[in-house]
Amino acid sequence: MERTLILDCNDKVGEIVTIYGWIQTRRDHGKILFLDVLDRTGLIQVVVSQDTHLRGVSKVTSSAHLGGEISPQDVVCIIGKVNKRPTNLVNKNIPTGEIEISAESIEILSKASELPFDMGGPTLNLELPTLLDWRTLSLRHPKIKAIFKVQEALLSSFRQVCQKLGCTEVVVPTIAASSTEGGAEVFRIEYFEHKAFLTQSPQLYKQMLVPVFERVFTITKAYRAEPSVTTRHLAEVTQMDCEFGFTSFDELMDIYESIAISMVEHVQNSSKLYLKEYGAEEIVYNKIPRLTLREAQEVILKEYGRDNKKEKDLTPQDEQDLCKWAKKKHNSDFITVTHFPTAAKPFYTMPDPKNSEYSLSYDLLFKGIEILSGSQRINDYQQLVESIKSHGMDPKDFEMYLMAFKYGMPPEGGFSFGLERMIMQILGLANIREAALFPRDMERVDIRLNVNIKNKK
RNA sequence: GGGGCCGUAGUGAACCGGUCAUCACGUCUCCCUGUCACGGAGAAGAUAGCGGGUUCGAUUCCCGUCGGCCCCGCCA
Repeated sequence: MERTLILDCNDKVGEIVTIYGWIQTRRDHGKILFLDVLDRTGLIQVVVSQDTHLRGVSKVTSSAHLGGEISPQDVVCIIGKVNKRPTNLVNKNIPTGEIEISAESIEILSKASELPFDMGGPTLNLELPTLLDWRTLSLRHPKIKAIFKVQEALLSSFRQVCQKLGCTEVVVPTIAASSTEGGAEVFRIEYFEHKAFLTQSPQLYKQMLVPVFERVFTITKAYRAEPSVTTRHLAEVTQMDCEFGFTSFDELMDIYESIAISMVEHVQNSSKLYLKEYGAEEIVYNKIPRLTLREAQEVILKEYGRDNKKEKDLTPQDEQDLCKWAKKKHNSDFITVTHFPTAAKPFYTMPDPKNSEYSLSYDLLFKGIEILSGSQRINDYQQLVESIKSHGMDPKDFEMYLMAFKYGMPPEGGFSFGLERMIMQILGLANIREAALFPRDMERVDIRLNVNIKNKK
């Protein structure tokens, strides 16, 4: 018989259906047994009675009456009749709460071993290392899975908005011949007989593609070998990058602010249930305030009493306080900070023509941390060569990159959203590692690097 | 790199200078036809991360070590 998806059972009352999925929980009442069965569309209650046939069950223990062999995470095929529940037994908390399946037969297609922790509850109450040590299992939990449904919503809305803006989606290399951009530490890799590097961002490639497509976007991995052990840093991050030709500094800010708002809007509309599971507050986004770094630091001094006016960047505490201030004063969960010191920015950042000490750069802060950064770029070939030199690098290492500028590069700029950080902030996750399916950090590449956990059960 | 905190059954937690090391979930056995994180009765499961010290006595206090979490720094 054809498979019926669990959520579709709502339209099949009175019919015999075949569902496939995983056992989430079992509630045994002796002569009646309830199973919660989960597939990709949702959860449904299956009622097992004495008339239910069990197939693929190796033994029936004396004690085990109904479905004694069935345990959490078993993969099952269940044939049964969809019944409307009596009104007093309706469960309003689930989308299939008005129906249930009366099982005629249950077949175990794949038996699950005993679980290392209880997965039946509404939340997985695990320490982060345990959560990650058992990643393929913990990801199955509906609440954990929800994180990545939100991720999917963000990715697809980003893609959609960029397409509307006339951007061409591109895929760029993550292996580069030189550690070009300076700044962050890079991963060196063996490349045949040579040394190569994992890219810290798609930056240079997306710029090279501006004279080709004018507007491009890419969703890609970026690698940072910073020895940063914090709740908001990963060694491998997912970036959502855009680069636009024929734009101005102000226009760029208009664009990314509108993209950010579209993404948030989309997530709030499409992922209501997931957001609710996390108790995520509604995101507010009126007109997003824009401050220069120095203005922002002025706010920090006035409102929070910390004098960081000589710093080249905001501190993590500054970012948090500034966001609080933006919410209070401007009713916005976003705030843009502009004009970071030119000296603190990469070589391709355009200095402000009015005061070259500061640059035409911007960061977008969201609920306490930076989720985007970018700038107007230097598009003049000579100026770019000079900038590379003044950053202590050799233009020869940028031959292909510079070629793009030598032969006609329009005024251009771009920005990059950090996917994991956005997810973390939207859902209020405590640690960015929760926002990555398989997070890489200094101490972990799937398994912990320092420890032999093979002996684990 | 600097600082703070933590390490107790499979999981999550509690307690304590002398106990039989406690509880919840999970597991196992039994009871239960309406639960939905079902309920009830019982059982198994921990040489308290490891090493050393203090003490009559250490899981508890101290030191080291390994591991973890958090903050700062670093960080497009």
